[in-house]
Amino acid sequence: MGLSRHDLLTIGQLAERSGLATSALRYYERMGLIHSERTTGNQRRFARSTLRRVAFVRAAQQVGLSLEEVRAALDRLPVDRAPSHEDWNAVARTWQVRIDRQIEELELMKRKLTGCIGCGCLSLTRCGLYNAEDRAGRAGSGARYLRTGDPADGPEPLPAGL
Amino acid sequence: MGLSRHDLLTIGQLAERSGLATSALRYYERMGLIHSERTTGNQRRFARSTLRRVAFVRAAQQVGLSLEEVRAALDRLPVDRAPSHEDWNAVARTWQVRIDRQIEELELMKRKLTGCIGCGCLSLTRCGLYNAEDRAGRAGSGARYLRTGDPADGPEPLPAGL
DNA sequence: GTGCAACTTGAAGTCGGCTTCAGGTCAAGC
DNA sequence: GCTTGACCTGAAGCCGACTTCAAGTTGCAC
Repeated sequence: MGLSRHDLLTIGQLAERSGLATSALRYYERMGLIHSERTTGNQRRFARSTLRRVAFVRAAQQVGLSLEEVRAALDRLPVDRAPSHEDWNAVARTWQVRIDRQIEELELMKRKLTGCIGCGCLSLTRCGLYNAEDRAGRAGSGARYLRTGDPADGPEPLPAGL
Repeated sequence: MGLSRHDLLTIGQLAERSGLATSALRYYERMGLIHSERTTGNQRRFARSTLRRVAFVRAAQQVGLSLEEVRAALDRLPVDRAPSHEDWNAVARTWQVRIDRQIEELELMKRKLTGCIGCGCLSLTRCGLYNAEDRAGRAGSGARYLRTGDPADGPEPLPAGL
Protein backbone atom coordinates (compact mmCIF):
# COMPACT_ATOMS: atom_id res chain seq x y z
CA MET A 1 0.00 0.00 0.00
CA GLY A 2 3.06 2.30 0.11
CA LEU A 3 4.01 4.60 -2.69
CA SER A 4 5.33 2.76 -5.66
CA ARG A 5 7.91 4.62 -7.69
CA HIS A 6 5.16 5.24 -10.17
CA ASP A 7 3.43 7.48 -7.69
CA LEU A 8 6.35 9.87 -7.49
CA LEU A 9 7.12 12.57 -9.99
CA THR A 10 10.47 14.13 -10.72
CA ILE A 11 10.50 17.88 -10.81
CA GLY A 12 10.71 17.72 -14.57
CA GLN A 13 7.59 15.59 -14.79
CA LEU A 14 5.74 17.83 -12.40
CA ALA A 15 6.81 20.82 -14.45
CA GLU A 16 5.62 19.28 -17.67
CA ARG A 17 2.28 18.28 -16.28
CA SER A 18 1.59 21.42 -14.33
CA GLY A 19 2.78 23.73 -17.05
CA LEU A 20 5.16 25.49 -14.70
CA ALA A 21 8.90 25.80 -15.00
CA THR A 22 11.05 23.72 -12.70
CA SER A 23 12.44 26.94 -11.30
CA ALA A 24 8.94 28.01 -10.30
CA LEU A 25 8.33 24.68 -8.58
CA ARG A 26 11.56 24.96 -6.62
CA TYR A 27 10.49 28.44 -5.70
CA TYR A 28 7.11 27.18 -4.53
CA GLU A 29 8.84 24.59 -2.42
CA ARG A 30 11.09 27.19 -0.83
CA MET A 31 7.97 29.24 -0.10
CA GLY A 32 6.40 26.23 1.61
CA LEU A 33 3.61 25.80 -0.91
CA ILE A 34 4.56 22.30 -1.96
CA HIS A 35 6.71 19.61 -0.43
CA SER A 36 8.88 16.80 -1.68
CA GLU A 37 10.77 13.79 -0.53
CA ARG A 38 14.34 13.27 -1.62
CA THR A 39 16.05 10.33 -3.24
CA THR A 40 19.27 9.04 -1.74
CA GLY A 41 20.97 11.20 -4.35
CA ASN A 42 19.12 14.31 -3.11
CA GLN A 43 16.77 14.69 -6.01
CA ARG A 44 13.20 15.80 -5.36
CA ARG A 45 10.33 13.40 -5.74
CA PHE A 46 6.82 14.80 -5.61
CA ALA A 47 3.66 12.93 -4.72
CA ARG A 48 1.11 13.03 -7.51
CA SER A 49 -1.17 15.01 -5.25
CA THR A 50 1.28 17.86 -5.65
CA LEU A 51 -0.30 18.44 -9.03
CA ARG A 52 -3.51 19.32 -7.27
CA ARG A 53 -1.71 21.52 -4.88
CA VAL A 54 -0.04 23.36 -7.71
CA ALA A 55 -3.39 23.77 -9.45
CA PHE A 56 -4.79 25.17 -6.23
CA VAL A 57 -1.97 27.68 -6.05
CA ARG A 58 -2.37 28.80 -9.64
CA ALA A 59 -6.11 29.14 -9.26
CA ALA A 60 -5.65 31.21 -6.14
CA GLN A 61 -3.22 33.46 -7.93
CA GLN A 62 -5.74 34.03 -10.65
CA VAL A 63 -8.24 35.37 -8.18
CA GLY A 64 -5.65 37.74 -6.85
CA LEU A 65 -4.11 36.03 -3.84
CA SER A 66 -0.41 36.38 -3.23
CA LEU A 67 1.65 33.26 -2.70
CA GLU A 68 1.94 34.18 0.93
CA GLU A 69 -1.84 34.24 1.25
CA VAL A 70 -2.08 30.91 -0.51
CA ARG A 71 0.46 29.46 1.85
CA ALA A 72 -1.58 30.72 4.78
CA ALA A 73 -4.69 29.12 3.31
CA LEU A 74 -2.96 25.82 2.69
CA ASP A 75 -1.53 25.86 6.18
CA ARG A 76 -5.05 25.83 7.53
CA LEU A 77 -5.58 22.43 6.01
CA PRO A 78 -4.37 19.57 8.17
CA VAL A 79 -1.10 17.97 7.27
CA ASP A 80 -1.77 14.65 8.92
CA ARG A 81 -5.18 13.82 7.52
CA ALA A 82 -7.49 14.51 4.63
CA PRO A 83 -9.17 17.92 4.91
CA SER A 84 -12.62 17.73 6.44
CA HIS A 85 -15.69 19.48 5.21
CA GLU A 86 -15.09 22.14 7.85
CA ASP A 87 -11.43 22.55 7.03
CA TRP A 88 -12.20 23.05 3.44
CA ASN A 89 -15.15 25.36 3.92
CA ALA A 90 -13.06 27.75 5.96
CA VAL A 91 -10.56 28.03 3.14
CA ALA A 92 -13.18 28.19 0.43
CA ARG A 93 -15.13 30.95 2.09
CA THR A 94 -12.06 33.15 2.17
CA TRP A 95 -11.81 32.73 -1.55
CA GLN A 96 -15.44 33.37 -2.25
CA VAL A 97 -15.38 36.66 -0.45
CA ARG A 98 -12.34 37.60 -2.43
CA ILE A 99 -13.84 36.53 -5.72
CA ASP A 100 -17.10 38.31 -5.03
CA ARG A 101 -15.30 41.50 -4.19
CA GLN A 102 -13.29 41.30 -7.37
CA ILE A 103 -16.32 40.67 -9.51
CA GLU A 104 -18.17 43.50 -7.88
CA GLU A 105 -15.38 45.94 -8.60
CA LEU A 106 -15.15 44.87 -12.19
CA GLU A 107 -18.87 45.19 -12.73
CA LEU A 108 -18.90 48.63 -11.24
CA MET A 109 -16.13 49.58 -13.62
CA LYS A 110 -18.01 48.11 -16.49
CA ARG A 111 -21.20 49.95 -15.69
CA LYS A 112 -19.32 53.20 -15.54
CA LEU A 113 -17.62 52.47 -18.79
CA THR A 114 -20.88 51.60 -20.50
CA GLY A 115 -22.31 54.87 -19.31
CA CYS A 116 -19.33 56.65 -20.77
CA ILE A 117 -19.79 55.02 -24.13
CA GLY A 118 -23.42 55.97 -24.11
CA CYS A 119 -22.70 59.59 -23.40
CA GLY A 120 -19.67 59.69 -25.63
CA CYS A 121 -17.84 61.34 -22.80
CA LEU A 122 -18.02 64.62 -24.60
CA SER A 123 -19.55 66.14 -21.54
CA LEU A 124 -17.41 64.83 -18.80
CA THR A 125 -18.97 66.65 -15.93
CA ARG A 126 -21.46 63.94 -15.26
CA CYS A 127 -19.31 60.97 -16.15
CA GLY A 128 -18.89 58.49 -13.35
CA LEU A 129 -15.59 57.15 -14.54
CA TYR A 130 -14.00 60.50 -15.10
CA ASN A 131 -15.32 61.72 -11.80
CA ALA A 132 -14.01 58.70 -9.96
CA GLU A 133 -11.09 60.84 -9.00
CA ASP A 134 -9.89 63.12 -6.29
CA ARG A 135 -9.88 62.63 -2.56
CA ALA A 136 -8.95 59.00 -2.78
CA GLY A 137 -7.17 58.56 0.46
CA ARG A 138 -4.63 55.92 1.13
CA ALA A 139 -2.40 54.58 3.83
CA GLY A 140 0.65 52.45 3.20
CA SER A 141 1.17 50.47 0.06
CA GLY A 142 -2.10 48.57 0.07
CA ALA A 143 -4.99 48.85 -2.32
CA ARG A 144 -6.17 52.29 -3.25
CA TYR A 145 -9.77 53.12 -3.69
CA LEU A 146 -11.43 55.63 -5.91
CA ARG A 147 -14.32 57.65 -4.62
CA THR A 148 -17.01 58.65 -7.03
CA GLY A 149 -18.34 62.13 -7.09
CA ASP A 150 -16.57 65.23 -5.89
CA PRO A 151 -19.02 67.75 -4.55
CA ALA A 152 -16.24 70.26 -3.93
CA ASP A 153 -15.47 70.61 -7.60
CA GLY A 154 -18.03 72.12 -9.87
CA PRO A 155 -18.36 71.28 -13.54
CA GLU A 156 -15.23 71.84 -15.56
CA PRO A 157 -14.81 72.52 -19.22
CA LEU A 158 -13.21 69.69 -21.16
CA PRO A 159 -9.60 70.42 -21.92
CA ALA A 160 -8.22 69.17 -25.19
CA GLY A 161 -6.54 65.81 -25.06
CA LEU A 162 -8.35 64.57 -21.97
CA MET B 1 -9.84 82.47 -21.10
CA GLY B 2 -6.32 81.17 -20.52
CA LEU B 3 -5.35 79.15 -17.52
CA SER B 4 -5.35 81.18 -14.39
CA ARG B 5 -2.89 80.10 -11.74
CA HIS B 6 -5.85 78.60 -9.99
CA ASP B 7 -6.18 76.03 -12.75
CA LEU B 8 -2.73 74.60 -12.16
CA LEU B 9 -1.85 72.14 -9.47
CA THR B 10 1.52 71.58 -7.88
CA ILE B 11 2.63 68.00 -7.65
CA GLY B 12 1.85 68.06 -3.96
CA GLN B 13 -1.71 69.20 -4.59
CA LEU B 14 -2.18 66.61 -7.28
CA ALA B 15 -0.83 63.99 -4.92
CA GLU B 16 -3.17 64.99 -2.15
CA ARG B 17 -6.22 65.06 -4.35
CA SER B 18 -5.46 61.90 -6.31
CA GLY B 19 -4.34 59.94 -3.29
CA LEU B 20 -1.06 59.02 -4.93
CA ALA B 21 2.42 59.79 -3.71
CA THR B 22 4.37 62.50 -5.49
CA SER B 23 6.94 59.88 -6.38
CA ALA B 24 4.26 57.88 -8.16
CA LEU B 25 3.13 60.95 -10.08
CA ARG B 26 6.69 61.69 -11.20
CA TYR B 27 6.94 58.09 -12.22
CA TYR B 28 3.72 58.37 -14.24
CA GLU B 29 5.09 61.42 -15.95
CA ARG B 30 8.30 59.64 -16.85
CA MET B 31 6.17 56.82 -18.26
CA GLY B 32 4.28 59.31 -20.40
CA LEU B 33 0.95 58.83 -18.65
CA ILE B 34 0.58 62.40 -17.52
CA HIS B 35 2.17 65.66 -18.56
CA SER B 36 3.06 68.93 -16.92
CA GLU B 37 4.23 72.39 -17.67
CA ARG B 38 7.10 73.85 -15.72
CA THR B 39 7.43 77.09 -13.84
CA THR B 40 10.42 79.30 -14.52
CA GLY B 41 11.94 77.64 -11.50
CA ASN B 42 11.45 74.19 -13.07
CA GLN B 43 8.67 73.01 -10.83
CA ARG B 44 5.85 70.98 -12.31
CA ARG B 45 2.41 72.44 -12.75
CA PHE B 46 -0.40 70.11 -13.71
CA ALA B 47 -3.65 71.01 -15.40
CA ARG B 48 -6.65 70.08 -13.32
CA SER B 49 -7.64 67.62 -16.01
CA THR B 50 -4.65 65.56 -14.92
CA LEU B 51 -6.78 64.42 -12.00
CA ARG B 52 -9.07 62.72 -14.49
CA ARG B 53 -6.17 61.23 -16.27
CA VAL B 54 -4.79 59.82 -13.06
CA ALA B 55 -8.21 58.42 -12.18
CA PHE B 56 -8.30 56.80 -15.59
CA VAL B 57 -4.93 55.22 -14.98
CA ARG B 58 -5.85 53.90 -11.55
CA ALA B 59 -9.11 52.50 -12.84
CA ALA B 60 -7.33 50.78 -15.67
CA GLN B 61 -4.86 49.25 -13.26
CA GLN B 62 -7.70 47.88 -11.21
CA VAL B 63 -9.04 45.98 -14.15
CA GLY B 64 -5.62 44.51 -14.76
CA LEU B 65 -3.96 46.70 -17.35
CA SER B 66 -0.28 47.46 -17.03
CA LEU B 67 0.85 51.05 -17.14
CA GLU B 68 2.28 50.39 -20.56
CA GLU B 69 -1.12 49.27 -21.80
CA VAL B 70 -2.74 52.31 -20.27
CA ARG B 71 -0.22 54.52 -21.98
CA ALA B 72 -1.02 52.86 -25.27
CA ALA B 73 -4.72 53.45 -24.68
CA LEU B 74 -4.22 57.07 -23.75
CA ASP B 75 -2.01 57.58 -26.77
CA ARG B 76 -4.95 56.68 -28.94
CA LEU B 77 -6.78 59.71 -27.71
CA PRO B 78 -5.95 62.91 -29.55
CA VAL B 79 -3.60 65.33 -27.89
CA ASP B 80 -4.77 68.39 -29.74
CA ARG B 81 -8.51 68.19 -29.28
CA ALA B 82 -11.17 66.73 -27.08
CA PRO B 83 -11.69 63.00 -27.66
CA SER B 84 -14.55 62.26 -30.02
CA HIS B 85 -17.18 59.63 -29.56
CA GLU B 86 -15.20 57.39 -31.88
CA ASP B 87 -11.89 57.98 -30.16
CA TRP B 88 -13.38 57.11 -26.87
CA ASN B 89 -15.30 54.10 -28.04
CA ALA B 90 -12.14 52.52 -29.37
CA VAL B 91 -10.47 52.80 -26.02
CA ALA B 92 -13.54 51.79 -24.05
CA ARG B 93 -14.12 48.66 -26.08
CA THR B 94 -10.63 47.44 -25.32
CA TRP B 95 -11.44 47.75 -21.67
CA GLN B 96 -14.80 46.08 -21.88
CA VAL B 97 -13.33 43.03 -23.50
CA ARG B 98 -10.76 42.91 -20.78
CA ILE B 99 -13.26 43.36 -18.00
CA ASP B 100 -15.61 40.74 -19.44
CA ARG B 101 -12.81 38.24 -19.70
CA GLN B 102 -11.79 38.86 -16.12
CA ILE B 103 -15.32 38.54 -14.83
CA GLU B 104 -15.81 35.35 -16.77
CA GLU B 105 -12.70 33.79 -15.27
CA LEU B 106 -13.71 34.75 -11.79
CA GLU B 107 -17.19 33.37 -12.18
CA LEU B 108 -15.85 30.10 -13.49
CA MET B 109 -13.63 29.91 -10.46
CA LYS B 110 -16.52 30.69 -8.21
CA ARG B 111 -18.72 28.02 -9.71
CA LYS B 112 -16.02 25.46 -9.21
CA LEU B 113 -15.48 26.55 -5.67
CA THR B 114 -19.18 26.41 -4.90
CA GLY B 115 -19.27 22.89 -6.23
CA CYS B 116 -16.37 22.02 -3.97
CA ILE B 117 -18.10 23.36 -0.90
CA GLY B 118 -21.20 21.41 -1.79
CA CYS B 119 -19.30 18.16 -2.10
CA GLY B 120 -17.06 18.93 0.82
CA CYS B 121 -14.18 17.90 -1.35
CA LEU B 122 -13.90 14.66 0.51
CA SER B 123 -14.11 12.85 -2.74
CA LEU B 124 -11.81 14.80 -4.92
CA THR B 125 -11.97 12.69 -8.01
CA ARG B 126 -14.91 14.57 -9.42
CA CYS B 127 -14.00 17.98 -8.14
CA GLY B 128 -13.65 20.57 -10.87
CA LEU B 129 -11.24 22.74 -9.00
CA TYR B 130 -8.96 19.98 -7.94
CA ASN B 131 -9.00 18.53 -11.37
CA ALA B 132 -8.25 21.86 -12.98
CA GLU B 133 -4.68 20.74 -13.09
CA ASP B 134 -2.21 19.01 -15.32
CA ARG B 135 -1.38 19.70 -18.92
CA ALA B 136 -1.74 23.42 -18.57
CA GLY B 137 0.57 24.53 -21.27
CA ARG B 138 2.19 27.88 -21.38
CA ALA B 139 4.51 29.92 -23.51
CA GLY B 140 6.48 32.89 -22.28
CA SER B 141 5.67 34.78 -19.15
CA GLY B 142 2.09 35.71 -19.96
CA ALA B 143 -1.07 34.44 -18.37
CA ARG B 144 -1.32 30.76 -17.66
CA TYR B 145 -4.48 28.85 -18.12
CA LEU B 146 -5.82 25.86 -16.33
CA ARG B 147 -7.51 23.11 -18.24
CA THR B 148 -10.30 21.24 -16.57
CA GLY B 149 -10.46 17.49 -16.64
CA ASP B 150 -7.64 15.10 -17.19
CA PRO B 151 -8.83 11.98 -18.99
CA ALA B 152 -5.38 10.44 -18.78
CA ASP B 153 -5.50 10.16 -15.05
CA GLY B 154 -8.01 7.89 -13.41
CA PRO B 155 -9.47 8.52 -9.98
CA GLU B 156 -6.91 8.81 -7.24
CA PRO B 157 -7.25 8.23 -3.54
CA LEU B 158 -7.06 11.35 -1.43
CA PRO B 159 -3.67 11.65 0.19
CA ALA B 160 -3.54 13.12 3.64
CA GLY B 161 -2.93 16.84 3.79
CA LEU B 162 -4.18 17.55 0.29
C1' DG C 1 30.81 1.39 -16.88
C1' DT C 2 30.04 5.32 -19.46
C1' DG C 3 27.70 9.09 -21.54
C1' DC C 4 24.35 12.46 -21.24
C1' DA C 5 20.08 14.51 -19.91
C1' DA C 6 18.10 15.73 -15.85
C1' DC C 7 18.94 17.01 -11.59
C1' DT C 8 21.28 19.91 -7.42
C1' DT C 9 22.65 24.52 -5.06
C1' DG C 10 23.29 29.52 -4.13
C1' DA C 11 23.67 33.80 -6.03
C1' DA C 12 22.46 37.06 -9.11
C1' DG C 13 19.38 39.06 -12.58
C1' DT C 14 14.69 40.70 -14.37
C1' DC C 15 10.39 43.17 -14.49
C1' DG C 16 6.72 46.30 -13.05
C1' DG C 17 5.64 49.71 -10.09
C1' DC C 18 6.88 52.14 -7.30
C1' DT C 19 9.69 54.43 -2.70
C1' DT C 20 13.74 56.29 -0.58
C1' DC C 21 17.76 58.92 -0.41
C1' DA C 22 21.16 62.59 -1.01
C1' DG C 23 22.14 66.86 -2.26
C1' DG C 24 20.54 70.84 -4.11
C1' DT C 25 16.77 74.70 -5.65
C1' DC C 26 12.31 77.29 -5.37
C1' DA C 27 8.37 79.99 -3.54
C1' DA C 28 6.00 82.44 -0.41
C1' DG C 29 4.79 84.19 4.28
C1' DC C 30 6.78 86.89 7.93
C1' DG D 1 15.67 89.19 2.89
C1' DC D 2 15.23 85.13 5.30
C1' DT D 3 13.38 80.97 6.67
C1' DT D 4 11.08 76.83 5.81
C1' DG D 5 8.50 73.59 3.53
C1' DA D 6 7.70 72.10 -1.02
C1' DC D 7 10.00 71.03 -4.92
C1' DC D 8 13.93 69.24 -8.22
C1' DT D 9 17.14 65.27 -10.09
C1' DG D 10 19.42 60.82 -10.62
C1' DA D 11 20.55 56.74 -8.53
C1' DA D 12 19.61 53.18 -5.68
C1' DG D 13 16.53 50.16 -3.14
C1' DC D 14 12.42 47.19 -2.54
C1' DC D 15 8.83 43.66 -3.28
C1' DG D 16 6.79 39.60 -5.42
C1' DA D 17 7.38 36.12 -8.45
C1' DC D 18 10.09 34.23 -10.78
C1' DT D 19 14.32 33.11 -14.33
C1' DT D 20 19.10 32.56 -15.35
C1' DC D 21 23.63 31.19 -14.48
C1' DA D 22 27.62 28.53 -13.01
C1' DA D 23 29.49 24.69 -11.32
C1' DG D 24 28.85 20.43 -9.73
C1' DT D 25 25.97 15.57 -9.04
C1' DT D 26 22.65 11.83 -10.21
C1' DG D 27 20.19 8.34 -12.64
C1' DC D 28 19.26 5.56 -16.25
C1' DA D 29 19.80 3.56 -21.09
C1' DC D 30 22.91 1.41 -23.63
